[in-house]
Amino acid sequence: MNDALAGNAIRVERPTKTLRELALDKVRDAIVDGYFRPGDRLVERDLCARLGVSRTIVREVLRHLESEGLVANLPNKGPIVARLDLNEAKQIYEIRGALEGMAARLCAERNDSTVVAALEASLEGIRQSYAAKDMPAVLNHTSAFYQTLFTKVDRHVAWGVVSLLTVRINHLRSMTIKTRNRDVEGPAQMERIVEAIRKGDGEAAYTAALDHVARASVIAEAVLSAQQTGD
Amino acid sequence: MNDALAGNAIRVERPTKTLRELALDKVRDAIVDGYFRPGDRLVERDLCARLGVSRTIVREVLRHLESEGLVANLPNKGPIVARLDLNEAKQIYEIRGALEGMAARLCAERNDSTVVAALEASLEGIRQSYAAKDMPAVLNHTSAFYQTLFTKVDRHVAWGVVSLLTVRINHLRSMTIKTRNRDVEGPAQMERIVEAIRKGDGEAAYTAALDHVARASVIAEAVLSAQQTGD
DNA sequence: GGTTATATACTGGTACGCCATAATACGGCA
DNA sequence: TGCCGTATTATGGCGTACCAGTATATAACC
Repeated sequence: MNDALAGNAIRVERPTKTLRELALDKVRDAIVDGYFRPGDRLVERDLCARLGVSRTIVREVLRHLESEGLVANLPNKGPIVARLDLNEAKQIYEIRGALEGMAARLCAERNDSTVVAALEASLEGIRQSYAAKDMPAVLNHTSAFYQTLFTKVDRHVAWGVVSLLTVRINHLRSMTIKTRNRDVEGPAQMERIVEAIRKGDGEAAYTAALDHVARASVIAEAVLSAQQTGD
Repeated sequence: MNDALAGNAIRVERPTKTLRELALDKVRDAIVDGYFRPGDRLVERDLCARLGVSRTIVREVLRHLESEGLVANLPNKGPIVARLDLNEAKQIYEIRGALEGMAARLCAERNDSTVVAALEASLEGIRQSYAAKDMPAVLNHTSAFYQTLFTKVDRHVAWGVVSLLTVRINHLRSMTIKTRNRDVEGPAQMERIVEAIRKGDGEAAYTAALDHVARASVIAEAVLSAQQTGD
């Protein structure tokens, strides 16, 4: 979220991405996508070899991920992929509910037709992705939906918070959307949000957003406890 | 907050605190306490000398603070202390309102007398600190008040989010509490929160918490715009 | 005077080395 | 045989030196 400061004119396409940022994204994706499992040790020198960068970079990346909550540091042991416990996951869903509800209410009160259009577009993308069973695309469109909710009313900070928290429950998200009937239930709940925004009913939009997240939380809880008894 | 920057006498105890964590706290405090002003450049090798640590540590600390939002990185220029604009500050207050309102409601619904007792204790501390004109103590007790609100209902994640955001507006906080009549108004609003929690009235607690933050936001806005026209 | 060369200062990035600690393997001694 | 102290290894914590690229200030040159 630190782009959009460029202001460049005809500058040749030099990606100002530093090596560190590239490495950061790589490792984060590796964790989020499940390539590294929770509890896995992240050995510095090992990561250096795998990423092809120096230890300095790796250390900085690990520190960054640590402050994002994706990596935990055990004293005298070193960094591991953070474990997610049920309680923490529920808290994250709760916070998302509060913030997404807030954003939905603001959207409804703004009464801007482009908001509704953008949300509908994302929703349509979700439905199509469900139909095509393209689950990564479902997640992306869902994120886009919520991003619209926040950024259309200029709540970039809140969106940042939500994004930060969301990566920590990413693997839960990818499981909740696969549960039975979620392909119908999920979009229907989101449609309720859009409908309330279209009508300018802030309270209804708030409640609908809250409901949607609450439902996701319940599913996640079931998934997580099933997972824990499973292994 | 002890000795370290100039003195070397830390031989006896160092339980698990790494040098990096010490440096991190030092630099963060330096920013939060206004020793480094917004826009100040944070020259790596300069910080090395001041802190007495290597560039490795300084780089990791800067990266950490960057992800906390306290430090911004200009491409090819280097890190500076992040500037806080009015819009961002208002968003932070808004988020705090949503989360603190949520926590207050949960406290009210829990109906636990120890919560009320702890909140009253912090509130009394605030009043006494105001009477003694000890502004840092006011801030500390205020933080303790909110920490109680969150942790007594086991919302540690939300408290983490609020803490993270709060450091970014710390200098605003220290100015808002000094405004006229805030020594009476602030505690009175907080008392309303406590009162609602005591009665178990979740909705009232939510509203009271929201009002308190909203009022702080308005004051902060006035302070900030006055500051900007001032210089 | 204006343009250009140059010095300076800084970050981004890398390599390498040292030390401290924890775990593990090993070898000697009762 | 079994226990205990030590050597080894793995790894993180930390420091230093170095190179490259860039931006800014400064001096030199036409």
